[in-house]
Parts: sequence; C-alpha cells; structure tokens
Amino acid sequence: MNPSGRRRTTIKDVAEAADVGVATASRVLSGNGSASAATRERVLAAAARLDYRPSALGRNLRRRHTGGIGLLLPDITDAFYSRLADGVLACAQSAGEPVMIGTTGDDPEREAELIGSLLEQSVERVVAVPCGDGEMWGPAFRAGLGVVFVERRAEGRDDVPTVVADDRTGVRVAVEYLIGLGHRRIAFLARHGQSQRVRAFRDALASLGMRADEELIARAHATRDSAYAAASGLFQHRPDLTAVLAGGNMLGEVALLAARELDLRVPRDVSLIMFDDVPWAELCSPPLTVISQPPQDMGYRAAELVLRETRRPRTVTLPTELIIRGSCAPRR
Amino acid sequence: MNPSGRRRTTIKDVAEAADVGVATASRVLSGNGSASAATRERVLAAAARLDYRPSALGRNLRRRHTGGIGLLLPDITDAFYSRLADGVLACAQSAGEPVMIGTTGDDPEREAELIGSLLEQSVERVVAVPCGDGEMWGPAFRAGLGVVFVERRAEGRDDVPTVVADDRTGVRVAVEYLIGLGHRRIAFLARHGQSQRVRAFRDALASLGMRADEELIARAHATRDSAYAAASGLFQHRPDLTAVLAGGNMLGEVALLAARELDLRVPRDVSLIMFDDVPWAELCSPPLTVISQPPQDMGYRAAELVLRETRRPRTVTLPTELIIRGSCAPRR
DNA sequence: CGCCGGAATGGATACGTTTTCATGAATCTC
DNA sequence: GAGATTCATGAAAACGTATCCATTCCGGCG
Repeated sequence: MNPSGRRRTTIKDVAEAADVGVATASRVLSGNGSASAATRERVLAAAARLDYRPSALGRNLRRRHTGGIGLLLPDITDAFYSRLADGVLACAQSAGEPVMIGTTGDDPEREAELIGSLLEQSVERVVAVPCGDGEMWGPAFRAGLGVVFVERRAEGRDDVPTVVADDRTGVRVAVEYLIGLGHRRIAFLARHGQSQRVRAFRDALASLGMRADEELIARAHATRDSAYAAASGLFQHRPDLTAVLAGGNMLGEVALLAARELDLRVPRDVSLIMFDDVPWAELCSPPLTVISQPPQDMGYRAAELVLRETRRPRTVTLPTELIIRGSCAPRR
Repeated sequence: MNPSGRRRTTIKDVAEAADVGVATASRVLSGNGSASAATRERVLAAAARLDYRPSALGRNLRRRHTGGIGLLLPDITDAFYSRLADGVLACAQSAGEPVMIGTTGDDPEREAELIGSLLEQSVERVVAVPCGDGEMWGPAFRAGLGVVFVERRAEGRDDVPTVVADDRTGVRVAVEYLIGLGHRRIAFLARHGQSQRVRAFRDALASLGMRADEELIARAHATRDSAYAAASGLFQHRPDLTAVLAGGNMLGEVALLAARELDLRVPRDVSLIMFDDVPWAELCSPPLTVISQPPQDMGYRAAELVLRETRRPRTVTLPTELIIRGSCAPRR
C-alpha cells in the first residue's frame, strides 16, 4: 500500500503463480532453454497477469556485467557532439539498450574517472571520443571492455575499432579551395585533440608545394573562452592572414565573433571555412562555407559496432563534403 | 591471464588479505558502521594493494536500486536541451553519480518505454522534460521513483517538484515590447508541450486589452521538418502578420529560414523574437532578439533537487530576460 | 520387454554487496 | 565489584536472476 513499500514482483512470484519452479520460469521468460508449450503458456500468462518486469539488477549481477552502452563525449553542448550522441541514442534505443553518458571536457583526468565509473558499473560496452593518450584506456581493455572510438583515435591504440570522418580529405579540399581563391596565409584554428586535422592541414599545404606557417596554427582548449582567446590572438598577432580554417563549429563561431570584434569583415577581409554543417550556418551573415561531417551517422555506426561486438571492421571512415556558401572570397 | 578471464577482485579478497570478515571490510570501505583504527588501516591497505573497486552490481542488488539519475529529454540535438543536459551532467558528475540518458522525441509512447526501461534498471531518481499527460508517470510514482520535472510540468501532476523558467513573464515582456513597436498581428510559433507559453501569450495580449487570434498560433511537432512546415504555413496563410514569437531556438531557426524562403525580410517585413539565447543568435543576420532562459542552471538545479531528495521546494522558477538585438523593428 | 536418449523440470548455487544479529570484550556506572 | 552499556567483530541472510545438475518421464529401438 505504501507507495514505495510495495515489494516488486519477482520471478519467484511468477513461478509460484504458474506453479512451476523458478528455473523453468526463468527459462521461458528469458527465452533460453526448453519448456513445453503448455508450461510456457502458463508462465507467460502468470507474468502478464502479475505485470512482471524482470529486474535488471538480478540479471546483471548474475551475468556479471551491466547491459547497455557507455558514451563518453568532450562536450554535449557542442552541436557536433550532441548530434553524435543523438546517433548513438537512436541506435541504442532501437536495440532497447540504455545509455550512460558522461562528458570529459577533453580532460584526460575526467576521462579516467569516467572510465573508472563505467568499470564500477560493470558496463561492458563503450563508445567514446578519447581525449587522453591511450594509456587511460589500459584498465578498460584489461577489464575486457568492448570499446569503439569515434571522431578521433587514441594515440597508440590503433587496434581499437574506430569511426571517423574523412577529415583528411575534408581539410585538403578546403585548403585547395582557398588556395584556388588566391589565399596564401591560411590559419588553422584547432582544438586540442585535433592533431589529425592539423597534420592533414600541413600535408595539404605541402602537397601544393607550400609550407605551413606554424605560427598560423592556433590551439584552443575545449571551452568557448579558450577558443575565443585563441581566435582573437590569431587575428591580432597575424593581421596578414587572409583565411581561416576552423576545426569545429564552436571554433568557427568564435572566429566569426572575434573577427567582428576586430572589425574584420568576412569574407572581404578574411575568408572562413569551418568544420561541421550546423543549421545556423546558412542563417548567419555571411552564410558559412563549411566542411560537413555526418555526426549522427558516426554515432549510429559506432553504436552499431559496439553492440554487434564484431571485431572485424577495424575502422569505418565516413565522407566529408565541402559546402560552399558565402564566407570565402578571392584574396584582394 | 586471459584479458577478460581474470576474475575481478571482490570484497571477499580484500577481507581475506586484511584477515578480517567481509562484514568488517564492507563497513570500513563503505564508511558505515564502526571499526577500530587498526583494522581500518589494514583493510584500506589491502584494498589499495589489491586495487579493489567495489562492484556497483552487488551493491545495487543489495540496496534494491541503482544509483545515479535518469535523464529524459525530447531532443538532445536542440541547443536548449543539450545545455540542459550539460547542467544535469555537471551536477551529477560532481556528485559522482552516473547518468542514464534517453530521448523521447516528445512522443508519449517513447516516454513510457523509457520510463519502463528505467524502472527495469531500478533507477530511483530521474529528471525529465515530461511530454505525455501525467498518466505515463503513474507507474514511476507507484514504484517510488524520485522525479523532478524540468522546463515544463506534466498535466495533472502538480505535486511533482519542478524547475521551470519564468517563461510567463518572458512572453509578457516580449509581447509588450512588440506591441510597443506598434505590432498588432503577432503570431506565436509553438511546439507541442508549450501550452504554458501559449496560454501566457493569450494572457499577455488579454491584459493589454487585445484578443489573441487563434489562427496566428501555430503548433509543430518536435522535428525540424514539422517546425518548418508550421512556420512556412503561418507566413503563407497569414501574410498580414507583422511579428512572430518563436517558442524555442529551433522554431526561431526555421522561422528565419521560412521567412527568407518567402522573401520576407527580417525585421523590415516581419519582426522576430525567439526563445533561447543561443551563441549564433548574435552571429546571424539580423542578430536575433531573444528571450533568454538559463538552461544549464535549470538542469543543475533539477539534478540538485533530485539528488537531495528533499521534497520541500515544490517549484523553482528561474528568471528569463529579453535581450534586444536587431530582429525587431517598428511596424511600418 | 528392457534399455537408452532426449526433453522437461525443479532444486540448489553463485554473482558481490550490505545489513542484521549474536557474541565476546571492554568500558562505564553506582 | 557487579551489573549495565558500548564497541568491534564475523557469520549468515538477503537482494533477483541465470544456470548447472540431477531427476523424472516418455517414446523408440533392439
């Protein structure tokens, strides 16, 4: 009667009501093992009648692991990651699996804590955007955790299934586009953890016979403030730059903001390309030219991978696309 | 040796290593009960030496509920909800509590499923943006679940602690502002579940001696497509409207998009105010006048409330603010 | 007819923890 | 100094499930 005092109906109650042993009840309810049609009927009827819901607690303890999947992201506030999360959730929910989420803020320490928490919960499957060096993941692998990385790979963990966008090509196409417009001093505004993109940036320039100016490569932490400072510093220290490639939507946002603050006009004074096609990209002034990645697909595929437990496909690479709008102009 | 084959160290191992009973080990490790300084020392040393991590599985089963908190949102992709989630995560993580997340898409059926899933997991605390009528939550309350609603309340569940923004005042201030600019035919673009705001809209008009034109109130589902259709339909059916109040950032986005598509200029042809101060609001053209709500605070407070388990403060109302930028102009 | 194999079934156990309870020792009170 | 109270301690039970194993039953085959 007491709202919280009523014991929940257990499989034992069902077994009694159906006049069978708990073992039999368990077998028919969990679908394993054999049972005669008649008893199956009785058990199911009893379960329905008593409104029985199996307790994940007992099952988890027995199986010695929690179902569901863990999800580790740098920042749920970032449009890219929130859409990534949406993809993971779509897959997980259609499989009936719960999702435990945590945000690392790109801080290896927080990441380690969250991994510890997942281990404590005996979660057995994780999709994560890794931020630490591969070391943090040692305990996870030793514990037999199934993990899939997404968006980037952890240093020194090449054997882990990973879903990434082909940002290498994305960067190259963008750089070629800017070069084609006559730009020579192109800056790259990166977040920590985007070393892959920075490398691609250098390589793209190199393959066109140019050398990257290291001073034009700015790195920011995961926070908006840090990103703004990096963007603003870039514009102030190097007023000679004519184009900026922003490694993510938040970086593009602050670059636009900083440019405006310094009375630099886009694209007249400086051209801008940013990663991620966000809905507001075509609403802002000017409409932004972007390198689009498919975040929801990435999340969905990663979740699929981790649920299938198939170790086969080591790395899935999804295409990027340069969407040309109005934020780039020929160098004047 | 086998990576996944090593049994994890249990409290029993610790007890043996420290030469005490498991009960004593449990007491010192969980901090309950008393133990002599000497044994406490021994147990802690043994635990550290064996790298012992208590299994949440055993504890959960014993306690008959899972720790952590459940989080139910309509759409993690929406900037407002993702920031809300961020607030919840901030609070939960600082309390060391895991978070299980699910998205309802504002579909009562999905909501019911997710509630069921949470019950199956024996989660005991959930913060949710309710979308169904209060009925869906019956099983949850009967099971003794601690729930806090956020952003809106469920019909017929006034006794549930709730964290909301003072959108009533927000709407009133916005309407007064528009009226002050000379606008008379003001449309409201709402999502399902925003009946509170629609009501506030009617009331605000009424208190100024005007009657709301029901045809100017458009309702959309949670998807972007539905929202776009609603916005576009509004503009096409009622070309006489001169101002639009959008009930959320996604609605504002599609309103801007639809207006542009129909060659309506903002704010020359139509003024626009939208709920939620998103970072791109000042980047777009024109910079958007918005009613800002504090999503992260809302999430944080809700998480706090559900963790404290204090039933006292029934409803927390956080302030809204009208931030005037450039998307409203006097009626011509 | 007797034996064997497979299917159906239920008892018992284990998963890892917390908590209750009983026990014995030590300290306190008058 | 005797009784009462506190304290530290460990054995055992419980949480709800899945599975191992032994038992029973039945039909088929030699």
